Amino acid sequence: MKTDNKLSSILHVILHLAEHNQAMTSETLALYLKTNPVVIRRMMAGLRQAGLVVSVKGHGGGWTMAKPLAAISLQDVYQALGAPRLFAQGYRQDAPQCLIEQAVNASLDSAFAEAERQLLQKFNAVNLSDIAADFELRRQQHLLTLEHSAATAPQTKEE
Amino acid sequence: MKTDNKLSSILHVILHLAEHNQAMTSETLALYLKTNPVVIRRMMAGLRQAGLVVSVKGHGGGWTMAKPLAAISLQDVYQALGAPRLFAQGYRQDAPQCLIEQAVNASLDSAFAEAERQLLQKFNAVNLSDIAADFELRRQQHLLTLEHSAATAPQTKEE
DNA sequence: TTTTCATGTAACTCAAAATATTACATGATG
DNA sequence: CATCATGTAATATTTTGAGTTACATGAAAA
Repeated sequence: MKTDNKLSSILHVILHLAEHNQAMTSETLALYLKTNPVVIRRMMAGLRQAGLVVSVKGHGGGWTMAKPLAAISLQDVYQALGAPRLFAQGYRQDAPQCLIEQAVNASLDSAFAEAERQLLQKFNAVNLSDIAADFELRRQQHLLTLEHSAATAPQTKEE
Repeated sequence: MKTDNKLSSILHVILHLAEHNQAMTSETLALYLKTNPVVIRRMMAGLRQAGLVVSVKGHGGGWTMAKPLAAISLQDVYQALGAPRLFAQGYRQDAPQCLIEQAVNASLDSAFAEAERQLLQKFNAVNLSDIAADFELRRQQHLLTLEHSAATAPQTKEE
């Protein structure tokens, strides 16, 4: 199966948008994903309807965040995307006559339902500001690494 | 995404096989799924390698269970199938340079890893005998329902 | 020993779904 | 009113699970 990448993609995009602090066009945002602006618009359409972002047409238009990152959960974004399928596993028949198949599906259903509950609960517990904070940590770490390599191995650099 | 139905399918098949108590051909088993015998062989190949079933070629050959149902967990079957993908969600890039994308992926990774852990734990806790017992319950219930409808509404039957 | 039946597997086709692209409509700004 | 930007439908591409065909291998029956 081809995986659905919308959630990871749009999170990446809107965190850049939030970082940027002013309207950005679909075309600019598309560069982050190396994709077509229409793909951005399609995903953002859901977020707009959910009130997470705002779009403005015409000159100087584009996308802006409608809420602070701390007020948006992973769950909000996931739902705004139309709650795409989480699991790659399915059943051959949804309502089988065969009692054996019914028993099999019931057993799998219970396992997957439990996992889904937990997953959505986690989505609900994570805000975009948490991810932004993690990004900030990584950025600090990255800067330290750069400084360190500059201090200890400057001779590897070309002049 | 097109779902992977191998787990549900093969469980259905081997529970019928266990029920039957003697060798069954791929062709016969394929009837339960309304599919091609080769599809059965392909899935059963994994179970054979894992020692869950035995295959015999030639006249009077076919498939038989190699272990009692109580000695086989959902996890065993899932692994024998080659541990097909559980989640339909993925990332655009597996090892992104962008620190924002890294933070996004780390966050999603953690959520999905936790859900996967729980799911596999559940798979491990369920034996095929549990599913067979549920089937038996459903069968008893089904028979009662038939009796009941025969007793209360015999006039609806044709002579 | 030869025929028949059954699995084993590679190669190819088919179908469904996510993503990408094209085309054009709508609306806002300069 | 020309340009820029979103909105969205229609179509093409890509990926992957499942189905099909073809043929090899091996065992039992005739």
